[in-house]
Amino acid sequence: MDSHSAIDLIRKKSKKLTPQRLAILKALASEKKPLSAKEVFERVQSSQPTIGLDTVYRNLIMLTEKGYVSQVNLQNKRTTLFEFQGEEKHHHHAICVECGGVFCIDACKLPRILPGPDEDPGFKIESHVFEVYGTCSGCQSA
Amino acid sequence: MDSHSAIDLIRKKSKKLTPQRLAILKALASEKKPLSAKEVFERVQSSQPTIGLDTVYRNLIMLTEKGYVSQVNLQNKRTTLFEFQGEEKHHHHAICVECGGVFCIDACKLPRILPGPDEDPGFKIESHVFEVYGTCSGCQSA
DNA sequence: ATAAGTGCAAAGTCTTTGCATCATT
DNA sequence: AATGATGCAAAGACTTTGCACTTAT
Repeated sequence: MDSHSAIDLIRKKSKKLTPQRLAILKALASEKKPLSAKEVFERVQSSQPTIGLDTVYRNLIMLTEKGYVSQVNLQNKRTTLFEFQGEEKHHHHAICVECGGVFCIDACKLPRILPGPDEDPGFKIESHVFEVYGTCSGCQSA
Repeated sequence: MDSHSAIDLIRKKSKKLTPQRLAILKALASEKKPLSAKEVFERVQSSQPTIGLDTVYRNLIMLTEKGYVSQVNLQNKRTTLFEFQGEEKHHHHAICVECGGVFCIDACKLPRILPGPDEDPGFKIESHVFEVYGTCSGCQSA
Protein backbone atom coordinates (compact mmCIF):
# COMPACT_ATOMS: atom_id res chain seq x y z
CA MET A 1 0.00 0.00 0.00
CA ASP A 2 1.27 3.46 -0.88
CA SER A 3 0.01 6.72 0.53
CA HIS A 4 -2.66 6.84 -2.17
CA SER A 5 -4.26 3.57 -1.21
CA ALA A 6 -3.93 4.54 2.42
CA ILE A 7 -6.10 7.53 1.60
CA ASP A 8 -8.73 5.28 0.10
CA LEU A 9 -8.64 3.09 3.15
CA ILE A 10 -9.12 6.02 5.46
CA ARG A 11 -12.21 7.02 3.51
CA LYS A 12 -13.64 3.54 3.68
CA LYS A 13 -13.11 3.34 7.40
CA SER A 14 -15.41 6.35 7.73
CA LYS A 15 -12.56 8.57 8.75
CA LYS A 16 -12.47 12.11 7.51
CA LEU A 17 -9.68 13.04 5.19
CA THR A 18 -8.42 16.33 6.54
CA PRO A 19 -5.49 18.19 5.02
CA GLN A 20 -3.60 17.67 8.30
CA ARG A 21 -4.10 13.94 8.19
CA LEU A 22 -3.08 13.80 4.57
CA ALA A 23 0.08 15.78 5.22
CA ILE A 24 1.04 13.50 8.09
CA LEU A 25 0.48 10.44 5.96
CA LYS A 26 2.55 11.86 3.13
CA ALA A 27 5.35 12.87 5.44
CA LEU A 28 5.59 9.33 6.72
CA ALA A 29 5.19 7.73 3.32
CA SER A 30 7.96 9.80 1.79
CA GLU A 31 10.44 8.72 4.46
CA LYS A 32 12.05 5.36 4.54
CA LYS A 33 12.92 5.48 8.18
CA PRO A 34 10.85 5.80 11.34
CA LEU A 35 10.11 9.34 12.54
CA SER A 36 9.26 10.72 15.94
CA ALA A 37 6.04 12.65 16.42
CA LYS A 38 8.09 15.81 16.62
CA GLU A 39 9.87 15.05 13.37
CA VAL A 40 6.55 14.45 11.65
CA PHE A 41 5.32 17.71 13.14
CA GLU A 42 8.27 19.62 11.73
CA ARG A 43 7.90 18.15 8.27
CA VAL A 44 4.24 18.98 8.18
CA GLN A 45 4.46 22.56 9.39
CA SER A 46 5.44 23.93 5.98
CA SER A 47 2.11 22.91 4.48
CA GLN A 48 0.08 23.05 7.71
CA PRO A 49 1.39 26.03 9.66
CA THR A 50 -1.37 25.95 12.25
CA ILE A 51 -1.13 22.28 13.09
CA GLY A 52 -0.38 21.31 16.67
CA LEU A 53 1.70 18.48 18.08
CA ASP A 54 -1.44 17.07 19.65
CA THR A 55 -3.07 16.66 16.27
CA VAL A 56 0.01 14.87 15.05
CA TYR A 57 -0.13 12.52 18.01
CA ARG A 58 -3.82 11.84 17.60
CA ASN A 59 -3.37 11.04 13.97
CA LEU A 60 -0.35 8.86 14.53
CA ILE A 61 -2.28 6.89 17.12
CA MET A 62 -5.27 6.54 14.81
CA LEU A 63 -3.09 5.53 11.86
CA THR A 64 -1.32 2.99 14.02
CA GLU A 65 -4.60 1.50 15.21
CA LYS A 66 -5.78 1.21 11.64
CA GLY A 67 -2.56 -0.45 10.63
CA TYR A 68 -1.29 2.19 8.21
CA VAL A 69 1.59 3.02 10.50
CA SER A 70 3.65 0.96 12.89
CA GLN A 71 5.34 2.00 16.09
CA VAL A 72 8.99 1.41 16.84
CA ASN A 73 10.64 1.80 20.24
CA LEU A 74 14.36 1.74 19.79
CA GLN A 75 16.59 0.79 22.68
CA ASN A 76 18.47 4.03 22.27
CA LYS A 77 15.76 6.61 22.16
CA ARG A 78 13.20 7.42 24.76
CA THR A 79 10.64 8.53 22.21
CA THR A 80 8.36 6.37 20.15
CA LEU A 81 9.01 6.38 16.42
CA PHE A 82 6.39 5.92 13.73
CA GLU A 83 6.94 4.28 10.38
CA PHE A 84 4.73 4.14 7.35
CA GLN A 85 3.47 0.65 6.73
CA GLY A 86 3.55 0.34 2.98
CA GLU A 87 3.59 -2.85 0.98
CA GLU A 88 6.85 -3.29 2.78
CA LYS A 89 7.45 -6.67 4.20
CA HIS A 90 7.93 -7.16 7.86
CA HIS A 91 11.42 -5.90 8.53
CA HIS A 92 13.85 -4.72 11.19
CA HIS A 93 16.23 -1.87 11.91
CA ALA A 94 19.92 -1.32 12.35
CA ILE A 95 20.78 1.67 14.52
CA CYS A 96 24.15 3.38 14.43
CA VAL A 97 25.34 4.08 17.95
CA GLU A 98 27.49 6.96 16.70
CA CYS A 99 25.14 9.07 14.63
CA GLY A 100 21.82 7.57 15.64
CA GLY A 101 21.01 6.80 12.03
CA VAL A 102 18.38 4.16 11.39
CA PHE A 103 18.80 1.68 8.54
CA CYS A 104 16.22 -0.83 7.46
CA ILE A 105 16.96 -4.50 7.18
CA ASP A 106 14.72 -5.10 4.21
CA ALA A 107 13.16 -8.40 5.01
CA CYS A 108 12.85 -10.47 8.11
CA LYS A 109 15.49 -13.13 7.79
CA LEU A 110 14.85 -14.62 11.18
CA PRO A 111 14.06 -18.30 11.24
CA ARG A 112 10.39 -19.12 11.33
CA ILE A 113 10.73 -21.12 14.44
CA LEU A 114 11.43 -18.50 17.04
CA PRO A 115 12.71 -19.32 20.48
CA GLY A 116 10.06 -18.92 23.15
CA PRO A 117 10.55 -18.44 26.88
CA ASP A 118 11.85 -21.54 28.62
CA GLU A 119 9.93 -20.55 31.70
CA ASP A 120 6.60 -20.80 29.85
CA PRO A 121 6.74 -23.34 27.04
CA GLY A 122 3.07 -22.68 26.27
CA PHE A 123 3.70 -19.03 25.43
CA LYS A 124 1.98 -18.29 22.14
CA ILE A 125 4.22 -16.10 20.01
CA GLU A 126 2.40 -13.55 17.92
CA SER A 127 5.10 -11.13 16.86
CA HIS A 128 8.68 -10.16 17.49
CA VAL A 129 10.99 -7.20 17.61
CA PHE A 130 14.54 -7.37 16.41
CA GLU A 131 17.07 -4.56 16.32
CA VAL A 132 20.73 -4.47 15.53
CA TYR A 133 23.12 -1.91 17.00
CA GLY A 134 26.54 -1.01 15.76
CA THR A 135 28.45 1.51 13.67
CA CYS A 136 27.49 2.49 10.15
CA SER A 137 30.00 2.80 7.33
CA GLY A 138 30.01 6.57 7.49
CA CYS A 139 30.84 6.70 11.17
CA GLN A 140 33.50 4.02 10.86
CA SER A 141 35.54 6.11 8.43
CA ALA A 142 34.95 9.33 10.36
CA MET B 1 28.19 -11.97 39.28
CA ASP B 2 25.70 -11.91 42.14
CA SER B 3 24.78 -8.90 44.20
CA HIS B 4 27.68 -9.68 46.54
CA SER B 5 30.34 -9.45 43.90
CA ALA B 6 28.61 -6.41 42.52
CA ILE B 7 29.20 -4.79 45.88
CA ASP B 8 32.88 -5.62 45.70
CA LEU B 9 33.08 -4.18 42.24
CA ILE B 10 31.42 -0.98 43.33
CA ARG B 11 34.02 -0.61 46.03
CA LYS B 12 36.85 -1.17 43.64
CA LYS B 13 35.52 1.38 41.24
CA SER B 14 35.85 3.93 44.03
CA LYS B 15 32.14 4.26 44.38
CA LYS B 16 30.65 4.68 47.78
CA LEU B 17 28.51 1.91 49.09
CA THR B 18 25.54 3.70 50.56
CA PRO B 19 22.61 1.85 52.07
CA GLN B 20 20.40 3.26 49.34
CA ARG B 21 22.66 1.94 46.61
CA LEU B 22 22.87 -1.44 48.26
CA ALA B 23 19.11 -1.67 48.59
CA ILE B 24 18.63 -0.83 44.93
CA LEU B 25 21.16 -3.43 43.92
CA LYS B 26 19.53 -6.09 46.07
CA ALA B 27 16.06 -5.25 44.80
CA LEU B 28 17.25 -5.78 41.25
CA ALA B 29 19.29 -8.86 42.04
CA SER B 30 16.41 -10.58 43.77
CA GLU B 31 14.16 -10.16 40.76
CA LYS B 32 14.39 -12.21 37.65
CA LYS B 33 12.59 -9.75 35.46
CA PRO B 34 13.30 -6.15 34.49
CA LEU B 35 11.86 -3.46 36.76
CA SER B 36 10.97 0.15 36.15
CA ALA B 37 12.57 2.87 38.23
CA LYS B 38 9.29 3.29 40.04
CA GLU B 39 9.09 -0.43 40.82
CA VAL B 40 12.59 -0.38 42.21
CA PHE B 41 11.66 2.69 44.22
CA GLU B 42 8.65 0.91 45.74
CA ARG B 43 10.63 -2.18 46.65
CA VAL B 44 13.31 -0.12 48.32
CA GLN B 45 11.07 2.11 50.38
CA SER B 46 10.53 -0.46 53.11
CA SER B 47 14.19 -0.43 54.06
CA GLN B 48 14.91 3.12 52.89
CA PRO B 49 11.88 5.21 53.76
CA THR B 50 13.51 8.54 52.95
CA ILE B 51 14.84 7.62 49.54
CA GLY B 52 13.71 9.66 46.55
CA LEU B 53 12.93 8.60 43.02
CA ASP B 54 15.78 10.78 41.85
CA THR B 55 18.27 8.79 43.88
CA VAL B 56 16.91 5.62 42.34
CA TYR B 57 17.35 7.06 38.87
CA ARG B 58 20.85 8.28 39.56
CA ASN B 59 21.87 4.90 40.87
CA LEU B 60 20.25 3.00 38.05
CA ILE B 61 22.10 5.18 35.57
CA MET B 62 25.38 4.69 37.40
CA LEU B 63 24.87 0.95 37.69
CA THR B 64 24.03 0.76 34.01
CA GLU B 65 27.15 2.69 33.05
CA LYS B 66 29.26 0.36 35.16
CA GLY B 67 27.64 -2.65 33.58
CA TYR B 68 25.99 -4.09 36.68
CA VAL B 69 22.58 -3.40 35.24
CA SER B 70 21.20 -3.36 31.73
CA GLN B 71 18.41 -1.27 30.29
CA VAL B 72 15.47 -2.71 28.43
CA ASN B 73 12.99 -0.71 26.37
CA LEU B 74 10.05 -2.89 25.57
CA GLN B 75 7.85 -2.09 22.62
CA ASN B 76 4.81 -2.08 24.89
CA LYS B 77 5.83 0.19 27.67
CA ARG B 78 6.87 3.77 27.55
CA THR B 79 9.17 3.48 30.51
CA THR B 80 12.68 2.14 30.60
CA LEU B 81 13.15 -1.07 32.55
CA PHE B 82 16.30 -2.08 34.41
CA GLU B 83 17.55 -5.60 34.86
CA PHE B 84 20.29 -6.94 37.07
CA GLN B 85 23.20 -8.19 35.03
CA GLY B 86 24.31 -11.28 36.85
CA GLU B 87 26.33 -14.10 35.49
CA GLU B 88 23.34 -14.49 33.25
CA LYS B 89 24.09 -15.08 29.65
CA HIS B 90 22.97 -12.66 27.05
CA HIS B 91 19.25 -13.31 26.73
CA HIS B 92 15.96 -11.96 25.50
CA HIS B 93 12.40 -11.41 26.67
CA ALA B 94 8.94 -12.62 25.86
CA ILE B 95 6.20 -10.16 26.73
CA CYS B 96 2.58 -11.18 27.19
CA VAL B 97 0.32 -8.72 25.43
CA GLU B 98 -2.51 -9.56 27.80
CA CYS B 99 -1.03 -9.22 31.25
CA GLY B 100 2.19 -7.39 30.43
CA GLY B 101 4.20 -10.17 32.06
CA VAL B 102 7.85 -10.43 31.10
CA PHE B 103 9.46 -13.85 30.66
CA CYS B 104 13.11 -14.45 30.01
CA ILE B 105 14.33 -16.50 27.10
CA ASP B 106 17.30 -17.97 28.89
CA ALA B 107 19.98 -17.91 26.29
CA CYS B 108 20.38 -16.19 22.99
CA LYS B 109 19.53 -18.76 20.39
CA LEU B 110 19.85 -16.40 17.50
CA PRO B 111 22.23 -17.42 14.78
CA ARG B 112 25.68 -15.97 15.10
CA ILE B 113 25.57 -14.48 11.69
CA LEU B 114 23.07 -11.72 12.09
CA PRO B 115 21.49 -9.99 9.14
CA GLY B 116 22.79 -6.47 8.67
CA PRO B 117 21.13 -3.60 6.83
CA ASP B 118 21.05 -4.12 3.06
CA GLU B 119 21.37 -0.40 2.62
CA ASP B 120 24.75 -0.34 4.35
CA PRO B 121 26.63 -3.61 3.92
CA GLY B 122 29.56 -2.19 5.87
CA PHE B 123 27.50 -1.69 9.01
CA LYS B 124 29.44 -3.13 11.91
CA ILE B 125 27.10 -5.00 14.21
CA GLU B 126 27.95 -4.73 17.88
CA SER B 127 24.80 -5.88 19.63
CA HIS B 128 21.20 -6.73 19.09
CA VAL B 129 17.81 -6.58 20.71
CA PHE B 130 15.25 -9.28 20.31
CA GLU B 131 11.82 -9.46 21.86
CA VAL B 132 8.95 -11.80 21.39
CA TYR B 133 5.31 -10.79 21.92
CA GLY B 134 2.35 -13.03 22.40
CA THR B 135 0.12 -14.58 25.02
CA CYS B 136 1.39 -16.46 28.03
CA SER B 137 -0.10 -19.75 29.20
CA GLY B 138 -1.98 -18.14 32.04
CA CYS B 139 -3.71 -15.61 29.83
CA GLN B 140 -4.57 -18.21 27.20
CA SER B 141 -6.60 -20.26 29.66
CA ALA B 142 -8.22 -17.23 31.23
C1' DA C 1 38.82 16.24 55.59
C1' DT C 2 37.10 15.37 51.19
C1' DA C 3 34.88 13.74 47.53
C1' DA C 4 30.76 11.57 46.52
C1' DG C 5 25.83 10.77 47.45
C1' DT C 6 21.25 12.06 49.13
C1' DG C 7 16.89 14.45 49.36
C1' DC C 8 14.15 18.19 48.12
C1' DA C 9 12.22 20.97 44.80
C1' DA C 10 11.93 22.48 40.42
C1' DA C 11 12.40 22.07 35.55
C1' DG C 12 12.35 19.33 31.17
C1' DT C 13 10.56 15.99 27.76
C1' DC C 14 7.28 13.47 25.67
C1' DT C 15 2.46 12.40 25.48
C1' DT C 16 -2.43 12.76 26.55
C1' DT C 17 -6.88 15.08 27.48
C1' DG C 18 -10.89 18.53 27.92
C1' DC C 19 -13.30 21.72 25.44
C1' DA C 20 -15.00 25.04 22.22
C1' DT C 21 -14.69 25.82 17.37
C1' DC C 22 -14.26 24.28 12.64
C1' DA C 23 -14.60 21.24 8.57
C1' DT C 24 -15.61 16.99 6.02
C1' DT C 25 -19.11 14.14 4.69
C1' DA D 1 -26.94 19.14 9.77
C1' DA D 2 -24.13 15.95 12.16
C1' DT D 3 -20.22 13.67 13.37
C1' DG D 4 -15.60 13.76 13.63
C1' DA D 5 -11.23 16.65 13.68
C1' DT D 6 -8.55 20.59 15.00
C1' DG D 7 -6.14 23.86 18.00
C1' DC D 8 -5.39 25.69 22.30
C1' DA D 9 -4.26 25.17 26.85
C1' DA D 10 -3.59 22.48 30.60
C1' DA D 11 -2.53 18.24 32.84
C1' DG D 12 0.16 13.83 33.33
C1' DA D 13 3.86 10.59 33.36
C1' DC D 14 8.60 9.78 33.33
C1' DT D 15 13.18 11.55 33.86
C1' DT D 16 16.77 14.94 34.81
C1' DT D 17 19.07 18.80 37.26
C1' DG D 18 20.67 22.41 40.78
C1' DC D 19 21.78 22.98 45.37
C1' DA D 20 22.61 22.61 50.19
C1' DC D 21 23.30 19.07 53.51
C1' DT D 22 24.94 14.51 54.82
C1' DT D 23 27.91 10.51 54.76
C1' DA D 24 31.30 6.87 53.34
C1' DT D 25 36.00 6.58 52.85
